[in-house]
Amino acid sequence: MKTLLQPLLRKLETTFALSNDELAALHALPIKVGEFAKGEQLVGEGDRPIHSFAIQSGLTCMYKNSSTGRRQILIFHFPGDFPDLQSLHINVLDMSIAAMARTKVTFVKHQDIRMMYARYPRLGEALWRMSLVDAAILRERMLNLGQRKAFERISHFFCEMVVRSKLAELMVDDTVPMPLTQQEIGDALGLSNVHVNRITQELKEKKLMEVRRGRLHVLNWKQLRAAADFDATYLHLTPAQKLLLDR
Amino acid sequence: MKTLLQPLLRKLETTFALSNDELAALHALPIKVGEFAKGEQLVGEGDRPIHSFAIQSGLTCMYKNSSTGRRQILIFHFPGDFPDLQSLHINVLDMSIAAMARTKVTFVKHQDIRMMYARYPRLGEALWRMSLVDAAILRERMLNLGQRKAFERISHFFCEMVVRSKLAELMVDDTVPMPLTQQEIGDALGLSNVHVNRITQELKEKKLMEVRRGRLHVLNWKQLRAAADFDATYLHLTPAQKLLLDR
DNA sequence: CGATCACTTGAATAGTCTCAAAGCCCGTGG
DNA sequence: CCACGGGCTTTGAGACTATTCAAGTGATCG
Repeated sequence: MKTLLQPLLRKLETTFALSNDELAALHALPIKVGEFAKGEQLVGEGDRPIHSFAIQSGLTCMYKNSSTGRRQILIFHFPGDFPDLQSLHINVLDMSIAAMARTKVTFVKHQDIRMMYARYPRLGEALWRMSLVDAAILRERMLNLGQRKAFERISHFFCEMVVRSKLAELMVDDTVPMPLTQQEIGDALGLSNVHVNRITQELKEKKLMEVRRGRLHVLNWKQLRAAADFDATYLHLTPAQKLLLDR
Repeated sequence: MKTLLQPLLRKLETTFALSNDELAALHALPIKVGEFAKGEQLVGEGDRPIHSFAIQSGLTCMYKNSSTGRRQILIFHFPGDFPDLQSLHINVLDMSIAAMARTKVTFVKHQDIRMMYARYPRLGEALWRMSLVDAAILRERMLNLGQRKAFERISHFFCEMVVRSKLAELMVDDTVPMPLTQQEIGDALGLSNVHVNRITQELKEKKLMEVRRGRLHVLNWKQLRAAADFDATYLHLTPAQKLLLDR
């Protein structure tokens, strides 16, 4: 039971130390577990959810469709993230969330979250802060989308995936999980799958990184970052997390 | 004094009725007035502000620069908006905000905002909600940026400007203020000024809209919306506001 | 009235997309 | 263990969208 919110608790504790009471309140939250296969939708545009959910394992994406059937993936969420916080305060969803790999989540009723932070306001602020960091990620991705050429754009995307995977403790030997198809990466970057393919090959030729058997292998982190114009400020890491990254 | 927060109060009251106590708390906020000329920066990347500010009149933009000196405008803010709420909970700014026209703002110390919503939690939720709606706007703009061709992209942009201007009570006779240069519109849409120019002419030829003497004239709202694939859901309007739009 | 800034126009070029076909990988069932 | 099938990746060619550069026009302001 206790372990179900583990990734979320770890994430919360990186920004501030939780008191025993606050920890107890979090553990006391009634939760429900859900498991989703790759491609399954968790919530959709137009829904009025009464739950939010934290990711326990796996990967989800938030996306929107244009009326012409094109899909823009807005942001990915890792274990410890709380993708759908906005539905706490906005009734109708304007986007959808789907699993990009086998994913386990823990559902928490809005009502229970509200009661929790009415009692412990700092927890409310922590959640608010999480939603603000998500917005910061959206902003950086918007800069990426609007101003960078495909090569830097894709490099930047992979940099973000590497860093956020590392923060979620998913990095092993300079590799992180990469369950996405090139089509999906294209949907996230506003590029065609064909173009993603070509640039990805270029990254491999230049020995910056490569994708093999569902994992992204970082071959030259320094150069990859440089190629991407990647500066992690927008992720709003703690000093400890920043240190972790350089290793 | 009372009138300085007027546009903000009006906006807050559209989402829920404020009690007398809450209103009093808002009016009791110590504020400081600021005025900025077009082009002036209000806050910048790397700053650690101790204030946030509400817009009283004018127009601001939030933007980020890439290391190659290109600028992406992320979102514009109108009277009643609270552009820099994120600095309440995230110390270091990852973006900048500048005035896009002569703009008056009212500064409020973070400390005072925190004290206010500690006492009146609903006001905190209202602010939280405002930051979530901003995130929703970012998401729609991201769909625009990533998936739509220049023609729809620009149409969509103008639709958003028209609707949000109308909500801020700036619409007069099917026109809204348009202080932006084509270069600035390009920075917001990831397009060159030249291309913006060409498409804008096309919109004019097709009699959908035109820009004259600092104002955007809507010539055919229905067709403009259709061309833009514009659906205002993402703005999370109240029923009353939706009604307003159709007139 | 001159200077400045924004808008307009044209031509050449660069970047990315679409379409279509072929190759590869992996899981499945025989 | 092998053959098969489906989905993903790879490759090539041609078309299209948007960019850049550069020059010219128009409007506004002191």
